Amino acid sequence: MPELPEVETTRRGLDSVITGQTLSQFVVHNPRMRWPVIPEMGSLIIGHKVQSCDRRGKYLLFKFSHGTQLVHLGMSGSLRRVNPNDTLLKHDHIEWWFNDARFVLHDPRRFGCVLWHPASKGPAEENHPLLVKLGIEPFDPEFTGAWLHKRLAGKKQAIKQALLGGTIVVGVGNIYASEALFKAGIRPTTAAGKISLKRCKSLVASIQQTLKQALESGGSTLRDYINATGEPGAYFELHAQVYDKEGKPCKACGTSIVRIVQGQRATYYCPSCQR
DNA sequence: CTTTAACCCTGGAGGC
DNA sequence: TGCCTCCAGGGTTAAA
Repeated sequence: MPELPEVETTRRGLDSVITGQTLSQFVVHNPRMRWPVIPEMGSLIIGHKVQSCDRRGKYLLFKFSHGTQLVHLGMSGSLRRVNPNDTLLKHDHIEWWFNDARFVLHDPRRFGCVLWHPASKGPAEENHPLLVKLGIEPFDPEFTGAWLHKRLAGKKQAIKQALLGGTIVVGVGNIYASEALFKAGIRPTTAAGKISLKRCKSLVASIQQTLKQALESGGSTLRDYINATGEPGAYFELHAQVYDKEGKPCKACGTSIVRIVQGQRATYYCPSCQR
């Protein structure tokens, strides 16, 4: 999947095309996602106008006057624009049709989801169970070193896992967690609560820089990502300093990059630069 | 409360 | 060629 830059790139592509447009068709080829796509999803939204395409964490939010459609791309999902007469590929599960635009959700592993949150239950961001526990947005002005330092106080969990958890800050996925910690010179195994205010400031800056850089290059791509206009994104791999670089020399000091496993996920770091 | 581990699913890569 | 194991960008859920 898509980490946050890919999701945001997708959101922008969609927002520019479908905001203000009325959905004409909604086709489900395979409802079996992380949670089943409800059979009445189409009748709920066909004929309704998209008011905006927003994002909360890695959830895309298609807002209608009477509710919000939540879309998550999981680990292998992409949402791309195709031509009306294009043939679908294997794993193209869901289609959104507008006047002159057609979008397809492609997700081989089906860890993604498409859910409905009625407006009667209040704003999805505040009231949907999957969104309420999410941490701060990484570009929220309130996300500062001091804020992070306070939130990490007393935590014994490794900083890498705290970042990945999504309840402190959202949008830092497995690749960017390793990259941001390298940039900040912090060892991924460090207990979160033991990181000084000064280093928290550095870490916030590193997270924002890492995400911004990826966003500017159109979202990173490893295997499955295609952005909303159908253009493949630039390869973040080319810019990665440590991710997937086990045994390769650190670009800063030449020491071999190390791979460890934390919470069943791979972490990469430079044992010399990150302490 | 915090933290860990299992699990959802397909497919690609590499060993034999 | 096949079969087997491991690995993958996420995140929810149950259990410790």
